[in-house]
Formats: sequence, C-alpha cells, structure tokens
Amino acid sequence: MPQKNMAANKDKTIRRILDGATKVFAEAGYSGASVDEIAKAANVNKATIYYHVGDKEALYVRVLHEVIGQTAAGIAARMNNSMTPAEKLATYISGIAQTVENYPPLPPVMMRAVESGGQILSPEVAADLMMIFGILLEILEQGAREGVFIKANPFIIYLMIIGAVAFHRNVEANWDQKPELAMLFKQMDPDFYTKLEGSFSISVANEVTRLLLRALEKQGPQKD
Amino acid sequence: MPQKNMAANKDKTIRRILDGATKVFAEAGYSGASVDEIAKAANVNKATIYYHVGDKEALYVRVLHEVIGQTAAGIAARMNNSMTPAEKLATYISGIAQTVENYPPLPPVMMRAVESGGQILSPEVAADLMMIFGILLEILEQGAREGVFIKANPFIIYLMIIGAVAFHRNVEANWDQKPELAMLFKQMDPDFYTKLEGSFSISVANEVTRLLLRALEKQGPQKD
Amino acid sequence: MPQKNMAANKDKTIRRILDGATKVFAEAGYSGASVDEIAKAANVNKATIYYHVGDKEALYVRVLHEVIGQTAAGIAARMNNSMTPAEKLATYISGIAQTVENYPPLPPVMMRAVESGGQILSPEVAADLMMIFGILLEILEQGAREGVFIKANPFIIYLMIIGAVAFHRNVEANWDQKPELAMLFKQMDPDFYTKLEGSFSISVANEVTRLLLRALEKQGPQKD
Amino acid sequence: MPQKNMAANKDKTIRRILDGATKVFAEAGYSGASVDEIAKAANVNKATIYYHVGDKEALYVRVLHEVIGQTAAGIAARMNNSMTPAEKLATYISGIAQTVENYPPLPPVMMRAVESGGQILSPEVAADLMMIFGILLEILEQGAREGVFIKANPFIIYLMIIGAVAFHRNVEANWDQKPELAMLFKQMDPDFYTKLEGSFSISVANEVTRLLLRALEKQGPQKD
DNA sequence: CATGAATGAGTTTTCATTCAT
DNA sequence: TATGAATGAAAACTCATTCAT
Repeated sequence: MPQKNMAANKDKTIRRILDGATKVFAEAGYSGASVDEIAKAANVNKATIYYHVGDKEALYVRVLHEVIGQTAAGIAARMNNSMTPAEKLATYISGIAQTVENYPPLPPVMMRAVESGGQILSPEVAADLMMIFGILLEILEQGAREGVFIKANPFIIYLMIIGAVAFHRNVEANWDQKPELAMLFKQMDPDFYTKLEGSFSISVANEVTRLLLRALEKQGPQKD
Repeated sequence: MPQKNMAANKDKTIRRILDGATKVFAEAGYSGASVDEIAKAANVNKATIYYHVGDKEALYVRVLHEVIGQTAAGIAARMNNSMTPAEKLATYISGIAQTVENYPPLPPVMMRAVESGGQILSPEVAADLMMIFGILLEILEQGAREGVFIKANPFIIYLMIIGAVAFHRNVEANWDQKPELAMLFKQMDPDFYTKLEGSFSISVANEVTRLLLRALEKQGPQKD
Repeated sequence: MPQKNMAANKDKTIRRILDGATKVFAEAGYSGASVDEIAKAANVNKATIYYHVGDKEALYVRVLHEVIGQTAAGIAARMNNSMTPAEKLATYISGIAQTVENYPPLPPVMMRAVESGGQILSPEVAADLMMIFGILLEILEQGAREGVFIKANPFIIYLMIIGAVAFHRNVEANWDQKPELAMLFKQMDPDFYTKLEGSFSISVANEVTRLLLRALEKQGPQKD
Repeated sequence: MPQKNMAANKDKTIRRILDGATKVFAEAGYSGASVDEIAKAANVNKATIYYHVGDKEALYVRVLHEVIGQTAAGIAARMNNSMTPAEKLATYISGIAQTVENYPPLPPVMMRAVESGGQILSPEVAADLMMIFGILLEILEQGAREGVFIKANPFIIYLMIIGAVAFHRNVEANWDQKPELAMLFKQMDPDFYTKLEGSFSISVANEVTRLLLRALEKQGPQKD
C-alpha cells in the first residue's frame, strides 16, 4: 500500500510544519516569524510549506485555528451540565489554565489573535474565539438567571480571565531571563509562589477563580 | 539666539519621530513596523531618525519608555494620600483607562512590553512597568493592613486590570473593521455599550473597579 | 538525474559569482566593492549571492582563498626537486609572474591580503599565503645549505618579489589611463619595455630573478 | 589681533583634520574611511571638514600630497652630492625606512597610491611620487654612468624597495594581532628579529640595501 | 510528495554632502 | 569660523514566494 504510506508521510510532514509554525509564531508573532525559521523548526524544506499549506498567512490562520480550536474543545469537554454556575466558572478558568499549562504557545498566539481584533483572523478563527467566549457567556447568563451571579459585563470578565492567565504564563516563561523579576514577585507573595512550583497556571487559575467568584456571587462572600 | 531656535526645531523633529513611531509600532508591533513607514508617519527623512534616535530597537525602547512612563506618571499624579484603599483602587483603574482613552496606542504597546517579558525591554522600561505595578501593590497592601481588603495576589489583580482595559480598548478599536463583532457585543450587554458612547474606557474602568472591589473588600458587598 | 543537472547549474552560478566578485574586488578593494556591483558583474540576483556564499565578508574570504590558493598551487606545480636552488628561484618568480599574467586581478587582491596583515584574513587565506612563502623559504634554505646562496632574510626577499611583480602589473594595468606615465617608463628603459610587449610580467620576472640571483649567489656574479 | 588668532585657530583646525584623515585613511583606505570617522578622529564637526578642505576626495588628495611630499622632501634632504652611488642608495633606502618608522601611516597610503596607478591621484601627488622615484633614477643612472652599477630597470628596483619596506612595516604593525605569525618569522631568522627590537624598519632597510648593492654593484661582491 | 535554486521587492542601516544659523 | 540638523542616494542584507526537477 504505497498510497497509505505516502498519505501517512504527508500527514506527518504537515504535522511537523504546524508544530514548527506554532512554536515560531508563538515566539515571534506573525511578522516576527520568518518562513525560513519555520521551515527549520519543522525540519522541512521551505517550499514544502507552500506545497502543503500555502502562504504565510494561510499557515498562520491554520495554526491559530488549531491552537484555539483545541483550547475551545478542551474546555467544552470538561464542562458538565449538572454543575452549578460557580463550579462551571471554576472549570472554565482551570480549563483555560490547563490548556495553557500543557500548551505554552497558546497565550501569545491567543493574545495576538484577540489583539489583532480580526485583522488577520479568518472566520474560522473568529468562530473558535467566539466559541470560547460563548461558553463563558452561557455560564454567566445561567448564573444570572438562577440568581446566584450578579449581572456583569461578560466580555470584561472574559478579558480579565484571559489577561491574567495569558500574561502570567508569559511573564513566568521569561523568568529565567530576568531572575531579579522572579525574585521580586516571589518576595511579594511568597506563599503563592513557593507552594506550587511547576504548576503556576493552576494556582493562577485558582486565584482568579476565587477572586471572580467573590466578585460575581450574589450572597456576599462570607467572613473570610 | 540661533541655538535656541535650532534646539526647538530639533525637539519638534524628535517629537514628530516619536509620535510617528508610537503610532506605527502600536498598529503593527515591533517587527511589523518598518522604519520607512515610521519616517513617513513622522514626516521626516529616514536618516533623520537614525541621526536623532538611533536604530529601530533604540526607537522602540524610547517609545515604550515614553508611553509607559507617562502612564505611570499620570496614575501617580491622580493618587491622593487621604483616599481610602477602595478610592485609590478606583482612581488607579480609571487612571489607566484614562491614559488609554487619551492615548490609544498604549494598550498594544504595553501588551507587547509585558508580553515580551523583558526580552527587548530596557531597564528603563522595566522600571516604568514596575512603577505602575508598584502603585497597585501599595494600594493592596494598605487595604490589607487596614483590614478592608482580603489578601490577594497583587500581580494577578494587576494582570486582570491591564488585560481588561488594554484588550478591551484594542478590540474596540477594531470594531470599525468588524461591524458584526461590535453588533454582537452590543447585543450581549446593551446597557453597557449604549450608555456611554465615546467613553468606553471609562465605563470599562467602572465595571472593572466594581468587580474588583467586590472581589477584594472584606465586608461582603451589600445587597446589590 | 535531475540532481546532477541542478548541481551543475549551482556550480556554474557559484562560479559566476566568484568570478564577478574577484573582478570587482580586484578593481575596487573590499570596501569599494558593492554587492550590487558584484551581482551585476556576475549576472545573478543579489540575493543569490547571499544564498550561495553568504555575506560580503564571506564572499571576500572565498575569493581570496581561491585566488591565492591557485597561485600557491600553480607555483608548487612548476617546482621540481631536481632543480638547483637558482633554477628553483627563477621558477618561483616566474611562477608568480605567470599566475599574475594569467590572472590579472591577483595583485591587488594579494596586496590587500598582505596589507591587511590578517585583519580580515581567514585562517585558510593565511595558510595559502604561508604556503607561497613556505616554498620560497625552502628554496633559500636549500641554497644556504648547499653553500650557493648567502644567508638572507627570507621574508624580505619575499616582499621584494611580491612588491615588484604585483605592483608592476598593477601600474601597468593602469597605463591606458595614464599614457604619459607609460611614456615616461618606456623612455627610462626602452629596451625593457619594447622588447616584450604583451608579456610584461615575464620580463619583469626575468629582471627580478636576475637581480635577486646576483644578490643571493655566493660566487660573485661573473663578468656581466 | 583677532585676525591672527583666528588664522592660527584655523590652521590648527586644518591640522587636526589632516592628522585625523591621515590616520583614518591609512587604517581603512579611501572607501573604507568615512567622513564621520575622520571628523571624530580630528575632533571637529563633519561640516568643518567640508568648509576648510572640501569633499572626501579633496581631503584624500591633500593627505596623499602631504604624506608623500614630506617623504620625498625628507629623502632629498639626506642626499648629498658628494656621496658615491652606493652611499646614496643606502641613504635613499634608509630615508624611506626612516620616514616609515616615524610615520606609520605612510606605507598603506603610499601603496594605495601606487596601486591605484593614477585613478584618484591628482597631478600634485603624481609629481610627489615621481620625485621620490626620480631620486632613485638619478642614483642608478649615476652609478651606471660611473661604471659601478650594472644597468637595471629602475622601476623594478623602486618597487622592490617600496614593496619590502612598505609591506614589512605593515605586516609588522599587525603582529600584535597575530602573535603566531610574529613567532614564525622570528624563528625563521632569529638574529634579524631579535637584534634590533623597536627599529625594524632600519634593519629592514639595511638588509634591503645589502641585497640591492650585491645585485647592482659591478665588481662581484667579495668573498662574503 | 518534496526540495534546492533563484529572485523581486522589500528591510535596516550608512554615508557623503548641504544648509541654516 | 564652526556646527548641529537634515537628507537623497546607496549600501548591506532579508524574506516571501516561485519554479524546475
């Protein structure tokens, strides 16, 4: 079966391309990334990228679609209809954090995607982003409907979550290069930063969840 | 006094360069911006940029320093020692929003600055960012000391503020190009988006403030 | 065998580049030569130079290596172990002259190479120069060992040879542009300059050989 | 007397310019030298160069004229009509060497001047070079007339002298950067290189003189 | 399917030169 | 006399893209 073999090879090649591109786009952004660099990262010839995927923009769209689509799917999968809005929100936030944890290039890619506000975004990518946002929207609406959440601007909540998780992951990723920065943060909140070495995103998610639940839940948060 | 005149001209030229560069960097990011484009935006000869400021990276650092430094100064100026922590937080957030309102290129520039996590950042710019963060830190510490705020990770709060304000401004800026997006958001929260046309950032700031105070203040927020 | 064809084309392209570069570097020197000009002389796209060879300095080093290496090889090829030191010296000098005759750009390139004294010189080029010098060294040592040559500083002899041959060829090359100069020289030594039109370098070599043998040979040169 | 003062200042400025230019041209050649660099070396404003001397080429011609003219004058001054041709030749060679010793930038400047064969050379500079050459010409002619020198091509002798002295000085100047080169030469001819540390040029001159006298003098050099 | 070669159109940067003061 | 500012032209180098094989 030479066909099958060839097709499998083709898939492997495309996979290599997308992985390489994801890495390079995440590190350098759209204009900062060069097709040469991507080809090297993917260990394929530059022309192969054009043959299989198309030009730089098509490649970028495909990477975005894949990365964001996977995040969306991952979050949706965790969600469970029998959960309370508060549980859903916790799941949502930790779902994003988890994806970030497993998939470091996500935050910058996502940031640039949101940031560009649709400039380079294909309808597919826009749909992916909307899907992620849509899940949150439903949670908040359910909460409001059930009288457990106050009414709040969902887009702002969304941005607060994304901002915290994405930026934090990113700053953290650069701690190696700025040890004095890491030191500073660790001094500020020693408990937070020493308890969970290696799983920052999750503790970030917990803190964001805690804060947002305090912000959203109607019955004033207890004594604390 | 010929010198005085020349010096004034020089200052004007540098101003034009920095303004043009700020605009172009904000729109296109570091690698997306070209020195040619900046020169055109600044209405100066390309070589003049090199004469007065230096290479592209030096120009970028200078723009970052100016933009972020001004934000820091603006926020610091609004703050008043006699305010309560809650008032201070409100002032802080609206201070950032105000600067953003008056200075549209700030969010993407700032995002990239935070995002790059120090890679391209000069010590000066890092200091500026730290100054902005430091103000918040003090507010939160004062609140905790006075027993009015719960203890919370300050960096995460910081990121939530920046994320919401910066991203929001940015998405908003692209609404013209994606009218269906604007429509969507307006449908989601019609009150919010119709009340204060033209001053989005301020209403964003109010919403962020409201949410964060609910999250931070110790006595459970009242009825609401 | 498509590869073979492509490889052949590649070789031809590189050849064109090196030939063009040799010409332009020889005429204008390193800083005087522009990559644009070289591309035009080689009849290739500028980017092709960067693709195949690398940047300007790499190109220069490669040209030097080729030109000087060929000279070294050419001289070594003419030498014969059964020759007397005097015969070897004559062969050596005429070998250099011959290469110069066949390869006009050599002298300025070589001069600059020696002149720069190692600044831009790669180890490869330095080795080539040393090889040329090494051949002379051996001749002189053999002569001294056999008692036919006086002891003399070999490096100075080397410089006298290179200086005379290289400079002469070069000045000569510019005679077209300075006819009065040519005239002057021809008046000074009419025999020399009229006997062997078209083969200056060889008569230069003969004269240099004659003088150096007189200088080096132990038994006082005969009647003359 | 403000005029006098101003004139003196002007002269000082021009001196600084010429000294700086000589240095930079000697190090980098004509195209390798930049007016900016010269201005910095001369500690004057770039425009001042244009004001006092003219454009880059005019500056180059002026430097050449000064450098070569001084050499010519220096040699002529040492010469004495009562000397024998052999003494005159020795004086001539050591005169060039002496100037080189006192004035390091001379060799490269001179080399480029001869090399360019008139391309950039002004009539003045050509005259200077001819003057230096003319002195040698006369010595050789006198020697031939008096029957003490054989007939030899004067231009080749000239090139042998210049080549040895100029190149040697130059290679030597780069010994600091290529210690292994220096080592090699010193091993080859230890007597030569250890006896007269610090005055290479003079011993080079002596060696060149010795060799050329052996080559030129009619009565076969004695026993040796 | 895959790739090395080639290139047009950029990009960043430098530089000799002029000019107002 | 002297200079800081400004610039057009050109330099070195990069990059997304195409094409023959």
